[in-house]
Amino acid sequence: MSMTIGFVAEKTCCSVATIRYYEEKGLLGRIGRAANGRRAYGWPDIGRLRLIRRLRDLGFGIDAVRTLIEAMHSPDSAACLDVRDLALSHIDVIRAKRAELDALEAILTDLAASCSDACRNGHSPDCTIIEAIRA
Amino acid sequence: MSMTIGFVAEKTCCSVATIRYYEEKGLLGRIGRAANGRRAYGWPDIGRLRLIRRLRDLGFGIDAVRTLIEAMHSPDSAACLDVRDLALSHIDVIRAKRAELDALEAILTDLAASCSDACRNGHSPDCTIIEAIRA
DNA sequence: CTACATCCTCAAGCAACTTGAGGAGCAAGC
DNA sequence: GCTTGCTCCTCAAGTTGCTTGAGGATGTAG
Repeated sequence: MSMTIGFVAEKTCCSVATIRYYEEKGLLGRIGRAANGRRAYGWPDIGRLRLIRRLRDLGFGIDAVRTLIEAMHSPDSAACLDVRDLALSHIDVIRAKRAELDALEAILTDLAASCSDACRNGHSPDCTIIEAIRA
Repeated sequence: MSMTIGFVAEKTCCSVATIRYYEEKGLLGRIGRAANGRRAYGWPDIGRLRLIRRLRDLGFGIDAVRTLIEAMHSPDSAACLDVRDLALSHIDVIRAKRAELDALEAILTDLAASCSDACRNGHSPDCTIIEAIRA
């Protein structure tokens, strides 16, 4: 009936060590043990791990994941809105990061291009890219 | 003539601790000491720190920054092209990250919207966002 | 019965810093 | 001259989200 950590790792695309880590961090609740002392998982644990993995991939931190899971299990109807708010504020974070990346890409593209021009004919070591960055 | 670490921190937008950290990591070369044992910086150090900060902001890791700075000081004309290549490959990293963020934003936006709809009228705790993520 | 895989726990390592403890120096106000 | 308070010093540990390794027990297959 119960599954080993290795099997669960395979099913959830989490490493064995990561699963133990999540347990230690309190994201999994209590995990039962078989008679031989090994962790024994059930299907709900796999679902929960997949959810955790999904949330992590979406960029939520461990604490945020815990909050979300707790809200999910809360009978409180306000919890759902808390979840939405967390998601919304997370979108802001993502947008800010993306804006940064856009700017960085533009800068690097320019720099690489001008560097390429300047360096082709042996100009060095006052590489344009360094000069431009230095400014 | 020489400047204190606090002054340099102010001029470079690096924290005092970060400047000491960069020194420890070998990004700054040898920093002189005043008679009282305190670090003594000159203007070239400030320029170098600004360059380091710029490169870090662009997403280069400490090791990459060291490589770039070394290439910059190298009399070798090939070094400039190495710098360009480092920049170019870094652009790829940035593009990949941005693509991820685009996808994440789209997902989260959808989720938050549908969650908002479902939760407005007290539906809970099977919040749509959770259900959608779980899938 | 002997490998070999898997599991266990604890501990340390990674990036790139930040934070804190504990102590000394220096400049200014009284 | 003395106290207050800021800056500086070093060394050590904490942060996040894991991964990697040591050292040892157990399970499975040939």
